[in-house]
Amino acid sequence: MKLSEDLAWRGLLKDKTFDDTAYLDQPKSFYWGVDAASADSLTVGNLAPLLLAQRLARAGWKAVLLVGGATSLIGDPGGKDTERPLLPREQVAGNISAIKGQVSRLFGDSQFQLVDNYDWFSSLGYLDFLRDVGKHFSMSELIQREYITERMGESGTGISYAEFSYSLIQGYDFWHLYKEFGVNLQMGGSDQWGNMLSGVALIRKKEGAEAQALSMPLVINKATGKKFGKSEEGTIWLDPAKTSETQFRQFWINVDDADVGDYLKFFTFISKEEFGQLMSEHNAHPENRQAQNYLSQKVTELVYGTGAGQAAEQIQKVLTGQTPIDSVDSQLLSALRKEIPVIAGKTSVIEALVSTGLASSNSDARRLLAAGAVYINGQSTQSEQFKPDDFKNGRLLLRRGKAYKDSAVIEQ
RNA sequence: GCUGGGGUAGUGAAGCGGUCAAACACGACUGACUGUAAAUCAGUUGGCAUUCGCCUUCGGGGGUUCGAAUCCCUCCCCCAGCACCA
Repeated sequence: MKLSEDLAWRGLLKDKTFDDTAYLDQPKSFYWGVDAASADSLTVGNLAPLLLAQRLARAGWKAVLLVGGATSLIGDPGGKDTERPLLPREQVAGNISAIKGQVSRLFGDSQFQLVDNYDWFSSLGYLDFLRDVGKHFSMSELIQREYITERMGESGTGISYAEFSYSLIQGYDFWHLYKEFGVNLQMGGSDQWGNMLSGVALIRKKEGAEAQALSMPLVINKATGKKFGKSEEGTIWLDPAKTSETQFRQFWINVDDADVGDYLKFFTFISKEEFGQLMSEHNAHPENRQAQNYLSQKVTELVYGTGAGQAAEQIQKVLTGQTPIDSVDSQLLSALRKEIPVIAGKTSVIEALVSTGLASSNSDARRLLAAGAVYINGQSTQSEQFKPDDFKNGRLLLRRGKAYKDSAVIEQ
């Protein structure tokens, strides 16, 4: 299947500056950029564009991956409804180096060139920038952009000149990479569309040449209408230290039926044929969650490496009660320790709930207890004290609610 | 800098001297129903105690008052308009 057909089938083509998608079938050079303005790790939200970049690379495109050391110092206003606080420079630098490592690792065996826009911005003077770049942008055009108008006006929350200028910086990046590496396509999420066009326009004006831009749709949770990867259980990071393998895997297993098809297309390299077969099995017996299992296995392996997910599966068995807590060996227990709190010496259920973080306060713990939301070894309890025979082999499994991740091990 | 409007719990948004721990909506949490899904229904949603109750909150600080989210002063931040005549 041609790249253009594959991307169209997956629903990855939203906006593009070229008319004929056959443009994509002659490999050239493209770039995709990511910032690190707020954290030292990418999230699942970055995964879809990253994979799109990889799809291009696999089809023979030369990949330039940009990690925004300069742009992260400013903050992209696109997709944000409030001005962001600036992080200290050292912290941004730390985030950047962490994300560089992550991008390199996640891009797998495909070839790529990693660049950092700080390398060319740090020495660029403000006056030069205004003359070379700023002069080519029309103010009335810029202030009509949606992310600007949303922030200004009566209902707006305001926008600083710094964030307002972001688009020009990104435009400059594209121009720079065009000159330096012959990059003639920029791709990204649709929230980047305006920024990408800035680059296309700049290259046209400075070089008299046509560069192209391609955006993929933002991944939306169809059930909630929310942007993907946010809020549900907090952010899902692509860093084992921030989101454990088990949590990560569980996130994908919990995907709604309505979304699982789209996610398979976005987040895996499944072929059209295999997809059709898997989905027809899934639709016949949705309760088996075959599609979700496939998805979680593939994505977990992608992010955590081949063979990942097996430890997670063992832990899952303990949490769901398939493996009794007393038969857990020391090796599994130490793996478990990374996933859930393990504390000792509590006799009060309420104290245990609070100190493991399963309840936010004593009142909260009491509420949960009264609601029958507290489980000891899988059995709902209303007792405020642990009983001696709750402990099996010196430990018990305490859980809040039916979500298995909200568990803790209590040792005697 | 001037004039006007505004800053209320995770978000939006009421309240404008006591009956305000603060309506309502969304979100979040829990339960029922389920397929580790969605939808639906029910409960909870500052803290402590859980029996009356007590304590800390309404941008920051300081006042007035028996009593303030509500009035006054001041500072910070946001929005709009104005900034030669004005």
